[in-house]
Amino acid sequence: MSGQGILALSAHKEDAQTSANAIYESIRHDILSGKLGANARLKVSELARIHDTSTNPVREALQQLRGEGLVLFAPNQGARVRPIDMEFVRDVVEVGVLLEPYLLRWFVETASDADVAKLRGLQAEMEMLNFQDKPRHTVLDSTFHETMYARHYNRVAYGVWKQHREIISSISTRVPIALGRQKAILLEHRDLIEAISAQETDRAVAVLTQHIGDAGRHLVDQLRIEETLATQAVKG
Amino acid sequence: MSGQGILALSAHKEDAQTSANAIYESIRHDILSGKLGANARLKVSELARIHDTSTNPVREALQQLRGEGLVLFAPNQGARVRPIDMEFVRDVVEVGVLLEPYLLRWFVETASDADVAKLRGLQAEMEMLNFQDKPRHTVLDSTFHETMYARHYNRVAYGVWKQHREIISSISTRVPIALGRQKAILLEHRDLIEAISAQETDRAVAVLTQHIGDAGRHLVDQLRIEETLATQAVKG
DNA sequence: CTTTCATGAATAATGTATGATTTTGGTGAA
DNA sequence: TTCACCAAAATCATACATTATTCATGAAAG
Repeated sequence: MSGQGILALSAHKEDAQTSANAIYESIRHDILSGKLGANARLKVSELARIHDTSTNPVREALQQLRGEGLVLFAPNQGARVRPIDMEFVRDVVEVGVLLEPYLLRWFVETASDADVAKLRGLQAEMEMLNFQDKPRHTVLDSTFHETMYARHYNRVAYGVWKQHREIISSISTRVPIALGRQKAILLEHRDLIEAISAQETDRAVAVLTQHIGDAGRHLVDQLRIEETLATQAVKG
Repeated sequence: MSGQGILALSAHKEDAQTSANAIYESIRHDILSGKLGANARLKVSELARIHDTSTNPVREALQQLRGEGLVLFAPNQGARVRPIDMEFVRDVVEVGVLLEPYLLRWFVETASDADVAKLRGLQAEMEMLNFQDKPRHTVLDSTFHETMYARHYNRVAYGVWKQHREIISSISTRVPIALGRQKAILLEHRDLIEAISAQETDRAVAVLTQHIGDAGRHLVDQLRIEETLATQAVKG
């Protein structure tokens, strides 16, 4: 899936066809996975060497990422990885709190049995895993939400959400989930499925709002802890 | 101000410094102003000739616009202008309905006398103009909203709104405003300023929600009329 | 002695120019 | 209509010029 910025999400046929696209995907992955840390400098010549291409496709890939907001440019200084810090995550989460209930309403009113069954399946696997495999859990969790939103008529809203979700996911996989939160996640998902299944839109929205709000706050808290530890490590 | 996609809005020091940036601004403007119509093909060599540069900066500008979602790429077919049609505007408007109340709340709670005075000034000029100068009105209207949101702590939300607003503005300047809507706009703005001034957050939010919902629907209706006329012109 | 500051070479960004390769899209013949 | 062919254009590689930044070095100041 090639992210295309908030407005796009249309042309699906251009995945890694071109060299620039492959580089784009690669750099994007490295940023989201944390391999390229905050403010890491993205030297064109170096990236070209790594990907065994000329500098041209690299520069284009970086410009695309710039349009997407994942890298920042300073004149004559080239590109750097946009720092994904606490404030940033908080902001993304708060936008999600606005978007997801909106996206969910459409789903509740248009969901098929198969859709609900799919949610139950994902939920079952999450319960099975019980957070033993965090990356897998994160994928399942994202798929859970994606299942609900992917067919929404508002492609712009879906695009914004999707782009944000990929950032959130990338962070989720590398921070721990508190025990209390683990129980809550499974509970909230169960409630959500029930509400959807019963076609109780308002209740579903209420549950979801609670769910993503809590999840977001938990994520920010974990980042705060991470940051505190890092600061202490420097001082100590 | 150089738009940077949803997540950006950070580095402000890079306006048209580089050649690629100037081209980016230029193409972006031509798309938003309608000079480059829906699906218009963006040939690299042609754009390079027009801007009197090599093809390299052009390609980079296009990639940036791609990341922003304003142009679409098909492999080996180059770039085209993303069509800004009725559905798209509807989607953007609906996201605005979610974001603006959120952004407004912060403003109401942090606005200074100077802020309110500025709003009154903009409103006064709009009343004076009385829609005689549409481009000017659109600028004032955008500035009105921008004044309320620009300092919001959530840069992501502000960035999304801002990017969307530029699209909405570009369309607003070229469609007529119905007489009834003209009266309503001024009235709603007055109500909004009053509510803000009185620190009545919920009322302000209610007025704003009504305002942008109506404005959005009006815009979509105008586009529908435009489209209908275009279809009839073809048939007739 | 440490910090600050100037300096110049190495590094890198940006842009130009050109050509190779491949794909696309149209044109005319079978 | 189908298919071979060709011009146009996209994509990429390569090489190079220019400009700006970075960074290590060393001098000067505190």
